[in-house]
Amino acid sequence: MLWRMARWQPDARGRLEQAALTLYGDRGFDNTTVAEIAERAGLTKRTFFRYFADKREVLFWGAQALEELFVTAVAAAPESAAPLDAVAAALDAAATMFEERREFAARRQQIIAATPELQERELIKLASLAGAVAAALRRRGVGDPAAILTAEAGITVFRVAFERWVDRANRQDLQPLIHESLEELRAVTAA
Amino acid sequence: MLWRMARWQPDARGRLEQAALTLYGDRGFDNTTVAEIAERAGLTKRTFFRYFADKREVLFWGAQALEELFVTAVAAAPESAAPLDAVAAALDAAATMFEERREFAARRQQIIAATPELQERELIKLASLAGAVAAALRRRGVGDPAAILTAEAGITVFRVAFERWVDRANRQDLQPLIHESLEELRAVTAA
DNA sequence: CAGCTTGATGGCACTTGGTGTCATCATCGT
DNA sequence: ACGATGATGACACCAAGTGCCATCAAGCTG
Repeated sequence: MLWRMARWQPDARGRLEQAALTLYGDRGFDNTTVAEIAERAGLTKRTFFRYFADKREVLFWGAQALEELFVTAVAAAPESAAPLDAVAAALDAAATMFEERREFAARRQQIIAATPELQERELIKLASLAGAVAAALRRRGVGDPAAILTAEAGITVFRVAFERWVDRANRQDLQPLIHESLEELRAVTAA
Repeated sequence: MLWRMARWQPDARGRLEQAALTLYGDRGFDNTTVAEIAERAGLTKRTFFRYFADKREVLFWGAQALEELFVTAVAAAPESAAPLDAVAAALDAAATMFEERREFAARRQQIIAATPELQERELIKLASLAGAVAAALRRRGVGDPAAILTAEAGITVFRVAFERWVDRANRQDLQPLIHESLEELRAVTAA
């Protein structure tokens, strides 16, 4: 029941995430131990590893939601849309989502940028995302390797735009950056 | 002197690499300890870590040579060549290099494909490669983000072709696969 | 030749990430 | 009232990776 004192503080996962974000940001990923994160969250190391597969995953467990967002958007694109346009629609959807979380996204990205280990994890999440998008394209009747190439190109466009969005002094919106990046890609690959 | 008994067996690095490749292949990356690799090479764990930064790096220390190959080829492309064509020339050079090491490349790739940890390392090496290619393009006067997008697209084309080359029952040459993949990308991004 | 320096290696202790296993104990359903 | 459930703690343990010093043959120097 809600009115009753819970045996444990609620939202252990969220507390661990917050603690990790703070400590990684303040003292760096390498100079933070899992035991410290857990202690700050009022829990133990063992419990940390029940919520997150490893020390890095605490920054990436939201990736699955992003994947679903992409896949849904690709599937929802009008049947007449070309593969790359379906992906572009997904990028727009993601842009909206990130605009709402700019502060968090920037903090997180700064931590990742400072740590090769975290970059590795980021890259494999992006690869997984590209794979999911490619699968969504195949469900639209796109063949291989077009599906893979389109998905990869789309993710690259997103990554390039995202980087500029995060570490840009002049606050520019993500969506126009994505469109710019996409047009650049089209220009570059024009035979 | 060459005729004199060396104090230590020569080519410690090569022995470690061989031992690692065998053990990773036979029992899997996760079921192999660094101590076992070192023992098989007639060395100790401590020495392994003097040659390789970590347990994964033993499979990737050749990446720097590949990077140099790419950069050299991009720089050597005729001045008149479009950015994507300069990258395509580099892909051809790499194709030749891999054709000569098909056996090794396939073995190595199979190990990587079986282990997420190794895939992460592979991805960051490819990202580094893309970064180096982008820098080489900038030296040719290509601006950003065109340089980045072209480089990333080129690496993606290579990756797609490479995957097909490795796990393909019918032995197909790498170079034509790359050309196919490149044309697919062009088709997909055609506005 | 004697002694000094160099460089690859071994040995060892130590920290930390990550896991297996069992104990604890409030809550919930029967 | 009682047993099942589920989140957590406690503890031992393994393996990755590092810092530090010891060793000892090869080569250099006087």
